[in-house]
Amino acid sequence: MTQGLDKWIYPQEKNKQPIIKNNNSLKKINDNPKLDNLYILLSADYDSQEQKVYLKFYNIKKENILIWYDTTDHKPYALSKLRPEELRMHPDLASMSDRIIDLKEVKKHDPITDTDIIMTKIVVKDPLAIGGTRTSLREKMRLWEADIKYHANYIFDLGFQVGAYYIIEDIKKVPKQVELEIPPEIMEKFNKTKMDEKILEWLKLLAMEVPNYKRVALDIEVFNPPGIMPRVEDPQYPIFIASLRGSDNLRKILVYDLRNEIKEDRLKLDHYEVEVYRSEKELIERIIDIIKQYPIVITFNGDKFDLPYIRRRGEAIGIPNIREYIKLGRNDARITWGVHIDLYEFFKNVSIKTYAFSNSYDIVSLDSVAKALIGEGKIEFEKSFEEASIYEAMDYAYQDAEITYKLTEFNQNLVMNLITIIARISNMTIDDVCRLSISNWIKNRLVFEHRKLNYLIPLREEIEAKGVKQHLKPITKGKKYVGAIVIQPEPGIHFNVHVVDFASLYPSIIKEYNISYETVNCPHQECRDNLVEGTSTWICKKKRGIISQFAGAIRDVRVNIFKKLAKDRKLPAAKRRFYDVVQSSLKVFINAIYGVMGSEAFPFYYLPAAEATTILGRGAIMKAIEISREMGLKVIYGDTDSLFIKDPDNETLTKFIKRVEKTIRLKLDIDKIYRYVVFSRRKKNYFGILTDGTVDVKGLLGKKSSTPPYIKDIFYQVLDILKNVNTLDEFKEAKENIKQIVLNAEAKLRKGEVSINDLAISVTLSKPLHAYTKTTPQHVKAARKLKRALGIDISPGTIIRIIKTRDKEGASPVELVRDYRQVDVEKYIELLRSTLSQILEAMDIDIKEIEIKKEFRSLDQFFKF
DNA sequence: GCGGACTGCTTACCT
DNA sequence: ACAGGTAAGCAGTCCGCG
Repeated sequence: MTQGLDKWIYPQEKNKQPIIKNNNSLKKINDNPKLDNLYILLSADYDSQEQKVYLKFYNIKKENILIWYDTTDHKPYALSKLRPEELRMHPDLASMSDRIIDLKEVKKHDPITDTDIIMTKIVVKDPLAIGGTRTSLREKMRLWEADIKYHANYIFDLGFQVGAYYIIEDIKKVPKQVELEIPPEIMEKFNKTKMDEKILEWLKLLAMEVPNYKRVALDIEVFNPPGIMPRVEDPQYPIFIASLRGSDNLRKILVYDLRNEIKEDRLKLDHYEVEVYRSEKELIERIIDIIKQYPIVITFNGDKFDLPYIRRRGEAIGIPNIREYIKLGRNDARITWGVHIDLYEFFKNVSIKTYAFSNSYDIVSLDSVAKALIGEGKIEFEKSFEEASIYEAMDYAYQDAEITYKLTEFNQNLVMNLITIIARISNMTIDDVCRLSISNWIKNRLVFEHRKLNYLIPLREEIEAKGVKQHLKPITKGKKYVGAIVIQPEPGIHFNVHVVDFASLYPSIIKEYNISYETVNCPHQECRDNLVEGTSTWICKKKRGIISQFAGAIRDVRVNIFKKLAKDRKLPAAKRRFYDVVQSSLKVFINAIYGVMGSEAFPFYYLPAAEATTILGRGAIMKAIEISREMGLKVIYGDTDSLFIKDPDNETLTKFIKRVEKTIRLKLDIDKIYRYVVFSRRKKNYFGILTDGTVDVKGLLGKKSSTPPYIKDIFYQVLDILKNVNTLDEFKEAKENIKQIVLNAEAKLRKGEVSINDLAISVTLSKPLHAYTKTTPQHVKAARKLKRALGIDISPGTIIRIIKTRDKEGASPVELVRDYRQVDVEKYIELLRSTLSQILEAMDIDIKEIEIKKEFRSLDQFFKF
């Protein structure tokens, strides 16, 4: 019944004896003189000239990349359900017969029907025969597995593992993965769990140290006239500065001194060395010369700007061999001798931004990311390069390379570790990890899992053909299926509130209830009675679902091993920090698995599977509420996976948690305890003071990024007063104080004693300006005005700052408001009041209630006598 | 021609 | 280019108003 269970982690063919004994420290490995041939697999690509895949291995000792070309004569292929003889007669195949190498029958397991089937493998000379051009086979006929990139396919078929260590002694042989021994602390934690032995292989891989990669950060400056941005499509201005910062302490500026300001050929300035060149050609040649000493090149926006610009300029001024170093894709730029990491692409990734860095930077610019993560931003450069001296320009340029490098170095190379660990989890190349999003990472891993089980990867339409009945109407218009439940909060102040929540609810459901595209509405008659309550959806009892396995393994490994080790005081701090990176990487995956399953863009999307997950989630929280009521606990709010319980008896609460865990197979934790929490009638909208005194604000207007700084400031002043309040008398006093603050603030607004900047409402422009066709929101109007006034392009993602004005439009970009008399003061007073009312309303209700209760009490007493 | 009731669009948040 | 649920503010529309 458990065929395939937990098989998603398999060791590859390996030597029986471990090469490296009892450690996971690179230092020890490095000290071993025999291990000059130790490499870590980082990347792969296809060479269309050689018609072969090559892998990029980073040598630990020599700190360079070895490019290993396939020696197994592996060829691109796709699968067809037609017989070889049928295919031979097929006109579309006949027309490219010279590119077809072989048609052979292979056995595959079809997960949708749960049967073994015979398919024909169409083996071809080059990947373009399968897909990628208008005339490729996949455009003409129904093919399976025809849209997996060939280099990925190669990695899966040969069982390579990105981020693993290999020994290469003979380049003509297939590299062998190094067998590592498991670190004792991992073994100790593993023994306390019931996880399958096979997971150990994967634990070793994840726990293995990541090298401190030799790398260089690169940034270029172009001598463009003021107000004109250099463009890659039309690179008419010369590159005149390149700044470089290497992990080997290289701190260098290369400058093309186009105005002859520097007399020397070399200079040593405070923070960096300068090499001076008399032509752009020499400069570009020198850039390549230096960066090719480094296996990894780091940029910020190098995909779209620095590298393509270097290449285009290089071609234009006669460095023809520049093409051998920089390869341009449609949206990326790669370096042939190593790996190019564009940090802009990496930090832009929503999962990285939200889960790995908890939204600490709000916009993806070098300045904003650096300020948030390493506490230093860029120093503004007000002048144009024409106005500035070459020395000023160099100083400015150098900080970019320096900051870019530091972003890879802070917290013990956190970012490099993160990238490597994500590559290990997804088994995707470093290049792809940095450029693709979470759904691609998960897809890649799942394709790998299919390949290992010899499962056929189904077509979208085959999954859809199983049936896509929606059982519950979504609450929100335009959504595909129903989501979570939010409990109506009880307005007022509540003291001693304990919040319990289901530990990663959706992933746990996916794991525990065997949810996957093939197990939900599976083909077996005998599973049809295993219904999801309240629906006609059934779940397989016979086989473990492939997505369920993946979610389960990630969750178990994170919770049982790496989360615990990250907090284990017995371990050295450096190790703890590394394990913390591992657990955060796993978190990125675990948080997204449910989401991608419900996304049409995901190749394994299946609506009933996503719907079953949320319906089971609704069932879990409703059941928990029912049990809490039976046990006399008072639930005052809840959202998706959490319950807020007012002033519970500790013993009852513990019993409650145990009973829930017994009744439904999901774990409940105490998440946090509020000294008091304040609700209004609004859902997802409250604040509370935690036991350690910190203020926890959720959803309130004052927290929103769009709220003007002036109003935000007052909002937090009010919260600060409330933080120290405990009794009714204190509340009354606080209320007086708050009233004063509000009156003061309003007076200031009326008298014009507030800076216009502090009144700006910041709104993100999320689409191109021309895409707003249905309505024209104020920030769009403002952006269009700005575009006209300044003649600049405003791209999606730009934050528009508007001021509410008295004129007909009602709002204007802050840049165009010169006089306070334009400001619509009444609007701001309204905004201030609505922001504060979210706090005060709820408190007011409660204060009144408390007063009434008091009267009752005295009346009661009155009647007694 | 104007304002209130209503719906829809857009953004930012929560889980 | 991971999901749905919720709140807020405004744009746009309809309707009544002698």
